[in-house]
Amino acid sequence: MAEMNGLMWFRKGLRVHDNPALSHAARSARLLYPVFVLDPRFLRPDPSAPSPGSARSGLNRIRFLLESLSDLDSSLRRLGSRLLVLKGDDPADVILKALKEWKIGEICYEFDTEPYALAQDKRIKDFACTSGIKVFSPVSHTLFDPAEIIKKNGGKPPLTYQSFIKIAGQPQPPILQTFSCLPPVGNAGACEFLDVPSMEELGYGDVGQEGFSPFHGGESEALKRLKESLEDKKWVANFEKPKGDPSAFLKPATTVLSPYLKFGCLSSRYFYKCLQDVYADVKKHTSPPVSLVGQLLWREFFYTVAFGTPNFDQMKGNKICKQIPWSNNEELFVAWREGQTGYPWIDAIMIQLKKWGWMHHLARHSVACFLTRGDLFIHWEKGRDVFERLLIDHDWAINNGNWLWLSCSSFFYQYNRIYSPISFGKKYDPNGNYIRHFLPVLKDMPKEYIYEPWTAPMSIQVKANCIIGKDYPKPVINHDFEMKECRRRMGEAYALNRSAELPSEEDLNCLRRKFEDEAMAPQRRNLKQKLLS
DNA sequence: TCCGCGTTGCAGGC
DNA sequence: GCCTGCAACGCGGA
Repeated sequence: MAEMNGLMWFRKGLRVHDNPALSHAARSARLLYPVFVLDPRFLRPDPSAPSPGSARSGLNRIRFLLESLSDLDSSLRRLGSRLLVLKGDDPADVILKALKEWKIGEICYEFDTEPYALAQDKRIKDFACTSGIKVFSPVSHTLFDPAEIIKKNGGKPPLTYQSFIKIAGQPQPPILQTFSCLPPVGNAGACEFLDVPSMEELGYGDVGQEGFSPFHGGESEALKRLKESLEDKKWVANFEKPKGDPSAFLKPATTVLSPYLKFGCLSSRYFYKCLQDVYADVKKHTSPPVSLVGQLLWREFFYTVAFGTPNFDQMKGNKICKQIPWSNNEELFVAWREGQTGYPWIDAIMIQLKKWGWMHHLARHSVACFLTRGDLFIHWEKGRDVFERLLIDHDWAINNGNWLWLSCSSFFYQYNRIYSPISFGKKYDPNGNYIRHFLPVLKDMPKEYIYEPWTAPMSIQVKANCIIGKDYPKPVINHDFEMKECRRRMGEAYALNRSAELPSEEDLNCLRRKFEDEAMAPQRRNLKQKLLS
């Protein structure tokens, strides 16, 4: 019999469908408190941040979260409950207080593999253990339990996609039953129940509508988007990720379900099941790694490796990460971050990131390669931070995994394969429509020059109302030159990683100084100068 | 220890 | 759209 009070703690998993923690809580609680805690770590406005938002999140993701919370609140209200928004300096402290105040007998929350959540959860579990409070914390954010996969693989996470697939097996099915009602909410006691705040209430009153993403949060929006994507069965069956067009922005080449998976507005298990249903209906379909199911499995792959690798989100102390003496160049880094490199393809992508909080996977590849091993030779952690803050679908495991991949620090090691900031985009969008949209300053540049506007004769620049060096920057580096430099440096860095178990800080600094000296050598400097003028 | 293989490079040829 | 040469990596399995 349901005799005790329950607390359903929402963190990710902002949904009612396929939510094992909520189902369990609904069954076992007399009074049920559905809680979300506003975390100042992610939400507090930071005026010193490079763009509006908090230190850790841009406005687009904050807004996406609020929309998701409002939608969840509406769904809970339809079931006779509501979302109780709480606030405090530290979410774990807030939950501990609520557990005591409301005499909670069982707390339910979706298991989260990220280090930040794990540290929080440990405090909750320790308290619950000593106070006789039951904890129900199922794995439901992912298709598989990362810990189980690691166990099956002999205690280590599989480091290739194929070896992951071999070991993974069949995922957990989603819960398909729906609720007719939820247990009633108890009294607040000494806690304060808040409504889902607006952007203004969070302190983002004067930011206007500038650059807001076309994608909106919430479970309803996620399920609508899923339905729309799945309606075109032929498209689902023939989906091949690498063939997608990164320059498509009016109708993106992918589902754009990633932000909904990130916040758990969409259950990956439900998505997987829906895809299987479509596959059952069509004669032929693509397969992992390129298929849509393959994309879900990439997510699982990165979650598993991230969970099983200490210091996954950094180079230092990360055993699967090549130790590479990346250079420090704040000026070039800021040019990349702000979309001011002078390479329109790169800059347009960075502006799309700022404005929309989303860009196509291959577009992310282009700019990540450019920042790290392809052109600027800047640390992947710097780029990771920018993506982490601005992407609406930012996911700790996937973002770090992809930066490790693109910088040839782990998973992928063919550092000769470098994306061209000129020809890669041109291949998909020869007219430069994508660039014209996100960099309107170049909208009248003839297509012959739009990917390399610095080569346009002055008469053309005048006619296009865009003088290079005045209205739009000159290229900050010469790609043909820097690409070769990067290849050579990567070769030397790899050699260092081969000869020692893990190169020491000293080895790395030594090689870094060598790269710096080479770059400063008069001959090279003159050549660079010549190439840029 | 060796070999096959790997979601997504580019330029050039056909 | 498909091939090759470019220069060449490490993981996983045998």
